[in-house]
Amino acid sequence: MRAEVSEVAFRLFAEQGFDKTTVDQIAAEAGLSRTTFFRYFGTKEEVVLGTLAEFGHEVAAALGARPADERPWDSLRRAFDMVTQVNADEPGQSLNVMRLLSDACALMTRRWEKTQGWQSVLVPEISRRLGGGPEPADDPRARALVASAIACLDAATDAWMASDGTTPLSVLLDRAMGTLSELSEQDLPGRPCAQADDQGSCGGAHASVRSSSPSS
Amino acid sequence: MRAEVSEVAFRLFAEQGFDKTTVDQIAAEAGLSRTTFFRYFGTKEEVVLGTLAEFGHEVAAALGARPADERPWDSLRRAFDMVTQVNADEPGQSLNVMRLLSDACALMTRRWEKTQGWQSVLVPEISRRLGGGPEPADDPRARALVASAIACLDAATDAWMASDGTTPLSVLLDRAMGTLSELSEQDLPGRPCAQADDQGSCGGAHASVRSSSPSS
DNA sequence: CATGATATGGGACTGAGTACTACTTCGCGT
DNA sequence: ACGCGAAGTAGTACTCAGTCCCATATCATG
Repeated sequence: MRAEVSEVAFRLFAEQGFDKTTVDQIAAEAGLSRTTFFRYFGTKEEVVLGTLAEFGHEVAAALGARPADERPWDSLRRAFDMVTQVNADEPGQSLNVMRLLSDACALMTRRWEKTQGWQSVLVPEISRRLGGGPEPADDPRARALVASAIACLDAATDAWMASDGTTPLSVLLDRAMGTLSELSEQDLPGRPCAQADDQGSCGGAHASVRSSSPSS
Repeated sequence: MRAEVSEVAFRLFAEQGFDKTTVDQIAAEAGLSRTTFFRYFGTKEEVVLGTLAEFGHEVAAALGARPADERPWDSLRRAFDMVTQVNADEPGQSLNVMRLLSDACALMTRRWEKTQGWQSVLVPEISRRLGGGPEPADDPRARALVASAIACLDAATDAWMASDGTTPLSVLLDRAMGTLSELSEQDLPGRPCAQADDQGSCGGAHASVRSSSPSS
């Protein structure tokens, strides 16, 4: 049922873009009312991200199944195998979802919300492995570890998309997470510093002041 | 001018919460029209996050000023000194903004958008230091590094807020980023694995299906 | 067949954000 | 001083997401 609606929605999103597609349109095409649509999907974004949500629990389960004496970072990497597996199995579909994600700003932020959900599920386990009790709340270590791992996953995913899925996600993820685990050994080719240039990301879409500078 | 409106808005947010405060209300109290409000602030969230935006460039500048032979991770840490400094200088105000941020889900996602902006500004510099040209696009290393550093900053910030600002942010940030740079040395007290428990985060607010399971 | 629970639809409402159209005010050149 | 254009501002109407409430249909059980 949800699947049916999703299918219709994805088609429409692909045809006209996420923002240009209204909920009414989806509901009409899928043969249900606006109201009913919102009973199934809390938000429009949920249609796209619905599947990603439960994934967090699967990753958490995979993490919990890792040997207790493994380094947390490695455990996280292995828990992510679940994700790389899916990408490897269905590259086409994954790529479509990814492209859709980068299309609409709103989707990106929702994606972030999902990963926040992942965090809250993974942090307790890492915190436990890291030593003490569940979590001292003012100890940022577990969160730092988990959030960084997810950040690596995101970076790898984006690179994967940028390469049109040619390089396996698992390889890119190894490279991303490996960079972090080699921090202390790292020594690099010296280079002069230079200016950083700006490129307005999704978040910069809204200019603070439209025309010119307002007088006080 | 923007400052005046911000002041009014912050007061209202503090009194009634972010979501319960409408733009009309802010505009009315600040003595300007809805239209004009949106000329100054593209969105309601912008009122809160306006200052955070430019911060990215300052951090990027600080990063660019670091010696070229410094390890990227350390450079990032030092670039963040700018942030910890502000928190140390005006703990009260920072704490207020933080609390506001965690109040409203919408604000959290916008905050994320801002950090996305930071990324796009910091990545080129790190990519440059990491070796080759500006960025090969399918190389996730620079992004992984920057995103992880920001993730550490976020983790530290949350811990700082959780501790009511008692522990200096710089200390927490050292702890967070230090955890990552000691990954390869890390060895931990063995412990049995256990079940991970779920706690619905902000993103989980929208249930996919309200009542029970719909029949197909 | 009656009854109650659940799924659905309709319609009204709020609130953010956009677009367009006036009105004002200020500065400038003649 | 007068007209004139530019810029800031307000008013208004609109779209769309999301919520709420109520009416109706469907289906199971007694």
